[in-house]
Amino acid sequence: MAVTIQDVAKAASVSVATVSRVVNNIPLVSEDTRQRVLAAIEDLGYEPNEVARSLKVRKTNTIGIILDDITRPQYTTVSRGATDACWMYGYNVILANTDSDEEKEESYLKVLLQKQCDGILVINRKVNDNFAEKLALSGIPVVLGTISDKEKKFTRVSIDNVKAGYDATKYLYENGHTDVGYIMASRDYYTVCEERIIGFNKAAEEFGLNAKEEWCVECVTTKFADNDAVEGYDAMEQILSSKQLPTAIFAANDEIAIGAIKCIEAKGLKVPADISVIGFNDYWISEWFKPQITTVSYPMYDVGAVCARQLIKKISSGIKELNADDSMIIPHDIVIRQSVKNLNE
Amino acid sequence: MAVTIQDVAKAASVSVATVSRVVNNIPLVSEDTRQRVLAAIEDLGYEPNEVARSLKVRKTNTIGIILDDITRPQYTTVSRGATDACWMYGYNVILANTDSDEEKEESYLKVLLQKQCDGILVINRKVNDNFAEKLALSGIPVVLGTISDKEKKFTRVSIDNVKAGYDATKYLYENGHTDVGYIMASRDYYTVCEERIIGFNKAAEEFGLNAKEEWCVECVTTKFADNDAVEGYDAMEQILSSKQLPTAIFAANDEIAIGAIKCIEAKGLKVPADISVIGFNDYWISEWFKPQITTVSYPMYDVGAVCARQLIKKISSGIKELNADDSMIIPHDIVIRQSVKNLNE
DNA sequence: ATGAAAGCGCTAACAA
DNA sequence: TTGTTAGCGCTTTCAT
Repeated sequence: MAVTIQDVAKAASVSVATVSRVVNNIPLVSEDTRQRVLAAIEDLGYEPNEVARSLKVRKTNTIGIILDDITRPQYTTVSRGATDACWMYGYNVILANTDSDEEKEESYLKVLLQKQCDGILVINRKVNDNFAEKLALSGIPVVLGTISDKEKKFTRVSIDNVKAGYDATKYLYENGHTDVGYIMASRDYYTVCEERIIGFNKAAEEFGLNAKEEWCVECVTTKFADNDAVEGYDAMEQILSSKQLPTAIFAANDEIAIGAIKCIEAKGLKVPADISVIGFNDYWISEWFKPQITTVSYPMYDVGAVCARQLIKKISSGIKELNADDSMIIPHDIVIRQSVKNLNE
Repeated sequence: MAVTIQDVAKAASVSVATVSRVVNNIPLVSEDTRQRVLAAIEDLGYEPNEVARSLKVRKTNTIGIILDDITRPQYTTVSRGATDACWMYGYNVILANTDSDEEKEESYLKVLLQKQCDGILVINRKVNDNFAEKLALSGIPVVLGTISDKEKKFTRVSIDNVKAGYDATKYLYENGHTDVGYIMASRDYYTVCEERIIGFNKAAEEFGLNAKEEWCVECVTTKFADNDAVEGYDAMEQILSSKQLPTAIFAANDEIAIGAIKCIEAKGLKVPADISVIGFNDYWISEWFKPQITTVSYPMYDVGAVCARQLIKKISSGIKELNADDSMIIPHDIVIRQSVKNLNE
């Protein structure tokens, strides 16, 4: 049987109220009794029961993180940033992997709510209308990390994916590429990819790029694939089957880029000599891959940390209403490596 | 204000006990009242408060996972397996990243205990004596995933790292390699690497391999490195500076292998033509890397799932004593790809 | 400065 | 079959 506040009170010959006061550092205790209580605590090895405390104060200091799959490098780093920030502020995190399965999303959310989480962080690839409504109805603070909701109901922390897609494409243009295409993940699962392609299209139009329809392909995402490399490979194969070939491809993430590069090389072509590829996310392997992959990077760890901070801010301020005003954009960057050839030289 | 069991009782004109009975599916309720209660629950949108329940029944259905860094591919997959299994059995998981920092380990453990976790899963690279003692003292079930404790106090779920190291080395030998070396991560951080090298040494002795001291290097692990590739690179550089060169290197994990291969190529040598490299873990990129990396694989997801299952079994059986009898060994495998040359052909 | 006591929302004897 | 009630371990008013 664990030792309780009662035991400590008895041992120190004080009331439980006093013990509670010293445990919670409430000043109105004489130095004398404080020491006695501290001694008793030390003595008995007392540790406060957080669930009793939570019940009483109606606060658990726990937040739920709902995400697709912690195994994906993008999410794993964001989660790490979020978790670290949470612990820093005295919050624990309960992790829920949903694999974008609507049923899981709902049931996990329900459990998180029953556990009286103080707030919820969603790092899914997508939040559909149904889930968005459930989230809104939950009555606790919610922030979205890396994803967007079309109605801008929620606080969101992310990079500017449209601009990032635009920047990547612009970089291709600046390097002399005008025949360009893209490979994106299935828009059913990745809202952000969709945004990146909006940026691509914007740049294509602005710079008068020739982005033939057959060079622009959307992957058929296998829901539970470990990574997108296979899909990138297949998509590239499709692109390479067109009569005329683009000089550069914008891959919506680095795994897709890796698959695409493999495919290009399998057909006896070279990257970047024959076809250039630009990736997205700056996954660590991109630096070690051959060729080293030029990509768009952004501080995922920071995105996670900022998410958590915004969520905790909401929790402590006691504001329950949904509000997207405190959304934040985290800056991104192009990291130039070897997979894009400069056609101007 | 959230709706409570009281509200439901009132709405259905029954006692809270009856509501509790229908919520918990306790049969002794007439179909009639059950329906009335169910209707009231539906009506008010009642969700049971798990923290009140936990306080009463002294069980939280929550387990804590203590691990170094969820960001590491090995751990991330193990965690995923563990988390999935937990949810399947109705348990939530609180995640604690420690970066092998002893202070964090202790304070996170304390918090997990205060939160009244029903059990603890440790997937650290190492558990030192001090932490092991704290764990043992916690009084709740503990299982270790992928790591070993020398005194075999804890239940452990893992592959047989010694045998795996032996098998990898034997594979090198079978392919005609007798001049071999290894690169291992710092033994200060990775207990498993140490075990793998024990296997290497065993094989080296058994097959009479020539494993020169200067070909066997232990990385100087930078505590918070994203990955071990840099260390693998540096270690290989050191090996390549020896007068005579080995024909094959056993890398203690795939990231190290990637770094080593990069280094070999940077010196103008080829893998596997000049030097063979065998990795460990079968990280997905190994299949996409050039050359594709021959490696030792094991089902990390399953290790995690089995960990969780063993832990939950302990929890439900109510056995608090430490006991390593239910430890489990998960089989491993050599996956043959292109980074090891067959010298016999 | 300290203590008594009510009560957070729930479960589980025990009674009826 | 249903209700009453005593806690689970803690915080927090309100007295003293």
